[in-house]
Amino acid sequence: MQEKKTFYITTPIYYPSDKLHIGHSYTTVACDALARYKRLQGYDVMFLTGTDEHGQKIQDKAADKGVTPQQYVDDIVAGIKDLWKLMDISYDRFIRTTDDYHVASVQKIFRKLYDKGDIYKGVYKGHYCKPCESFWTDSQLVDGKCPDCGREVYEAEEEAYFFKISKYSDRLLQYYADHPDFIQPETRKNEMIAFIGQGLQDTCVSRTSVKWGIPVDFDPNHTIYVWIDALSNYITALGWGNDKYHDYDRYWPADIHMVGKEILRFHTIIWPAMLMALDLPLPKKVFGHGWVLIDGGKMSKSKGNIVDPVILCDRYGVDAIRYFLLREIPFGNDGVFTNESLINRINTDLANDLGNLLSRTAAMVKKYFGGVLPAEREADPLDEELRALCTALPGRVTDCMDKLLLPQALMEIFKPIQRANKYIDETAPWLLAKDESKKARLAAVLANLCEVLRYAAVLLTPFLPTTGPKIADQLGLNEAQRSFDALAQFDALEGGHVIPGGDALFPRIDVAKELAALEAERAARAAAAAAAAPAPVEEQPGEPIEHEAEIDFDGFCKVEMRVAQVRSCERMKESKKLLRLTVFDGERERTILSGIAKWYAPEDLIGKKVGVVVNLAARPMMGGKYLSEGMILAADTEDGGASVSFFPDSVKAGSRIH
RNA sequence: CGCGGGGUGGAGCAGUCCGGUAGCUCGUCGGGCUCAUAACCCGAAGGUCGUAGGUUCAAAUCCUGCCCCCGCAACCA
Repeated sequence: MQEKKTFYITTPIYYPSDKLHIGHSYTTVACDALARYKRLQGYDVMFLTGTDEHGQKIQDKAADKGVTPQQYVDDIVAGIKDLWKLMDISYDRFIRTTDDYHVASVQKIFRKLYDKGDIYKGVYKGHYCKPCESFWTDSQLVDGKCPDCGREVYEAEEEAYFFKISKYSDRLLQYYADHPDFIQPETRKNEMIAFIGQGLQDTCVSRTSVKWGIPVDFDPNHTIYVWIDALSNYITALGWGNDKYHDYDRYWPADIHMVGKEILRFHTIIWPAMLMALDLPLPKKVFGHGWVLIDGGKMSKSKGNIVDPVILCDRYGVDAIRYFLLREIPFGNDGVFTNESLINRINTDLANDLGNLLSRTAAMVKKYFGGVLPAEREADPLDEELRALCTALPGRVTDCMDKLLLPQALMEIFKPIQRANKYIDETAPWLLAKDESKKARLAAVLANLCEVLRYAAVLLTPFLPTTGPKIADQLGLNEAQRSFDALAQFDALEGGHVIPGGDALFPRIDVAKELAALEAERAARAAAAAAAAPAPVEEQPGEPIEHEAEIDFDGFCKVEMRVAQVRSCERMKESKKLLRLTVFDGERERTILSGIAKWYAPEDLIGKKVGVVVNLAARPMMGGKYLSEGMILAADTEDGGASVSFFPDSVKAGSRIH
């Protein structure tokens, strides 16, 4: 027997610092559909996903929660696995970068690159901010100070290992030229070429400041920085450099690395360079897909517009969500999610076209033939178009899938469904049923409709793993009739075949009612969250706080803080982050630019009393275009945002704050 | 002139490389049908293709200027 052809597809490994959102679901569902489709075609598929668990951020989050980093990620990873289970993700393997075998393999890779001379020990020069434990380059500094906390930085050197990526520039460009399909979509390739053209800097691949990471085994002060740790997962998960698995020879090189456009650079430059350095073959294709946008913008916690896939699946069913993501978002571009577009998609395609076709077909077979397809059938030229559409379908869908045109693949599958609805109108089975002499014709019409649905059932299964089999069940298909190969034959359902029928696949949703219900639920959740708050938790000491040098009272008095009223406030077209405020300080109006636009709308501030440092030297901003005359008092929040201090309206503008 | 993407009937998009009837989905309106989940089928209305010029027999498509939107970068005193 011939060896089955293999297909290796990967998702990025996700960073478990928070719950995953709909964007992560999108990537993973797309890979799942591709993996399932290849399996349906008989490929030997390896579908890999996992989590990237090291790094400073995880370390910090764990410390905040008072647990070890390992406990912290274990918890989140369990949630991620639950999500993939809920969403019917058929991954074959799940890698965690904290898995022993991965750790050992990464150390091996690091050493190998070091021995080869592609990793060398150097010095990372920069400006160091002690409280932030961060290095900054010249261009990152703000006014010579730490861009994060504004404190003094000092020249420092950190010993670090570097990867000689610059050495591979030409080979990378050559590879792109020799493999035009390597980077997809096309437009992104040009960006990558342009990026390399600017000159690649050797990448820092170790840290001494981050503890939560894989140690360099021959120099344990260092931990291996994210790139080598995370990117290697694609081969360590196959057993490269370890004895846990033994599929490297079978599956590598990967057929597709599916990634979001924001990490395409790492997968098309650093990763291939690493593989070149290791003398390993490169992946065949890296696809950078777009983002799921909400209300035209990116999802973000601070905006509070994170879309939780669990809530959506509970409400509409997993398949509806999968369908929406794969159908509505142009693969490779950004797409917009709204509740309304989701509901419309479900209603139009799934309920009206597909579900209703099955429902009316099964009803007619039952009504006219007692649920059994008769053997005696009379063909008609009218059938040909439908038949042709179906027999050509597997080829067309395969074509789309190979080109990663997922929405188009779904559109192709729906073409015969739409045509079948029209076919019912053209053949008017209810009229045929009234004429005893046309029984055979009626039987043919209904059998043809069942055939269309059989094609839909089989080909939709990779996209809708619950619905596909449901349709097949309602059609009474046996195992053989559900196979991809059985699609070669249009007339698969013989006389005597029983069509059991069943419940509606997708109940129609009343858009207006549903949107109102969603809004009510959102409001209820917000209210519940507010109500859940009252019992104040006594906060415990967390991370040690780095203090400023002590100052005397006079020193403190030098900082003149006063209450000011916000007279006007507007967003700036030049900046997403800044708000331009005009405040009245009891004496005059002053303009202040404040980096709080992400967290406050102008109407949140206008008329309010805020604290302002008034004797701070005015600072020209945006190339001198604006002058900011003071600083609004605001606290840093945990999520990186800001919380402005407000004073009661009764406090007069100009009041001194001590 | 920091880099890039984009402006096409009410909404969302295709068409732009290789000039020549402006197409699709949803929505709206009218009609048909009754097997079906008020679903299905047919038809219609609706666009000076961001703007101002230019090239051409002919421009959404090629050239030039300008305006606007969105990412990245910068800016968070």
